[in-house]
Amino acid sequence: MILSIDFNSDEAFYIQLRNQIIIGIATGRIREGDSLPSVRQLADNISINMHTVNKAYSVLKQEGFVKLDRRKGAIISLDVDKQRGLEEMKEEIAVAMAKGICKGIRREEVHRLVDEIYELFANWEEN
Amino acid sequence: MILSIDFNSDEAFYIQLRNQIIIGIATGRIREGDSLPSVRQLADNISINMHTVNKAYSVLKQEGFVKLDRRKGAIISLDVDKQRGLEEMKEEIAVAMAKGICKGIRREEVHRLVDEIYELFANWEEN
Amino acid sequence: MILSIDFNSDEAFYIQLRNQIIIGIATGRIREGDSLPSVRQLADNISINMHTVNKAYSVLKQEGFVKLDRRKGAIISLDVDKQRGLEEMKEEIAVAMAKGICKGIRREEVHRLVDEIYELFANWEEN
Amino acid sequence: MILSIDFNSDEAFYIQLRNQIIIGIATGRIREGDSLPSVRQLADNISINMHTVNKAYSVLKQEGFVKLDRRKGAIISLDVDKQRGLEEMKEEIAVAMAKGICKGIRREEVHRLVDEIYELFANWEEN
DNA sequence: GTGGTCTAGACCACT
DNA sequence: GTGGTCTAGACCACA
Repeated sequence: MILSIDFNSDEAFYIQLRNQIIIGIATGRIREGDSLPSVRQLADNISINMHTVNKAYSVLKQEGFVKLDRRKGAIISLDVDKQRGLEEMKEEIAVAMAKGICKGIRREEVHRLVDEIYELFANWEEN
Repeated sequence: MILSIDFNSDEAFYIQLRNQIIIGIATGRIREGDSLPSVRQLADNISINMHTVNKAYSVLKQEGFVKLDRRKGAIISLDVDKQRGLEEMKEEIAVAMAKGICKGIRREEVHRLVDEIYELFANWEEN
Repeated sequence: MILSIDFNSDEAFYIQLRNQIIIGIATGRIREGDSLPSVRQLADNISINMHTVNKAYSVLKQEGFVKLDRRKGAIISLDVDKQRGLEEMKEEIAVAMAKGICKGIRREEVHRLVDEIYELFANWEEN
Repeated sequence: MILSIDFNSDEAFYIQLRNQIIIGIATGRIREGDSLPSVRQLADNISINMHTVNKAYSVLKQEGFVKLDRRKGAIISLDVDKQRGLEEMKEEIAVAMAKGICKGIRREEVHRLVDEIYELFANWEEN
């Protein structure tokens, strides 16, 4: 799986990494037990600072997606707390939906969008 | 409608304002043509700096939610570009959904959540 | 000829008025010797402040488009200084053209645009 | 390339900067991928406030001329939307042309002026 | 009284 | 060291 940085994005590099890894897990390209590249290796690969990669991994640990191991590096390990997940998701999509409502997007269209994203993740091809 | 700042949140003040106003529009508490308080007035009310309110208004203008009127301050005026709205929404909820999938949240649960938020907005009571 | 204000525009009201009157002259809807509405009348018509109309007229006088007469109000009277006109125009369109060049617009396209605007002015229909 | 402020001009400092940078791009003195000085550095150089430079850069970003890069500051990156560029240019030069018509400037003279500006940009020498 | 612009100085997150 | 955010206080153009 390819991780890469958009240096022009407004999003912090460590957030970009975090997001890509989460999407990698959601699309099945990375699985429980898989290990992420070492901090140093990944940093070199994508030409960013070691500390930035480190921060991305720390956030992923904090959010319950990986476990950090001194010898084996970062290992995907999902800490599933569905209830908390639902609450977080609610907060995260509420503003986006409010924006959508203002723009005239209707409920069915949001449902369609959700399905669309699900399909996208299910049939992910490296793009 | 009450606008307020959570001084402990890690979200920027101007983003908090922006979000509240967007939700205000989505829930029908603010309507097309209504005017927002003047930057100075609102700043005084919620005890933040004028320029911060100004930034919130500028962002809302930029995103097509208000127009700035020389006489009456900021006026709600929706620039509806549904197609663009859908694209933005897709980006904004994709990561949240990926997170959810990792946490074992299933498609129907997301749909349920969407409905829940819709109901929340539709039957909003000042809370 | 209809003068009107876009209250949402970023452009100052008096500039909007000035522009409309200049275009009115360029399109032949207002002619040398015609008189503009009285400050008070126009202000009432379009619901803006008298002082704002006054400012528009002053600018037009300053730029050599009207003469102000205490009894007859503002009379179109062109003070033609072609050389100065060319210099001003050069300054005014230089930045716009630089912008265009950055956006990949080519010389012939600018010429075409100039012709297009000329035709527009020549065959103006109240729109 | 030299950026400088005319402290006597009635144009806002940030607009002056914006214009100079756009002309810099149009004349080829700044190229895609080049980076602009950091906001602090430029502000010091030309003795204006950091925030004013920042505003200039934000406007340039908004208008699709630069991207802001966390590591290298502002990078020239042209977001070419020719159609939109043409529309904007039309608006921007229409009033200037109307003024010219009132002053007796004829179509061929405008064309000549356009060519003149093109030559000026093409053979730009620091002046 | 309104927003627009500019200055000054501060803290923080990210790199 | 970089931009992002916030505060504070000032002047001006516009309405």
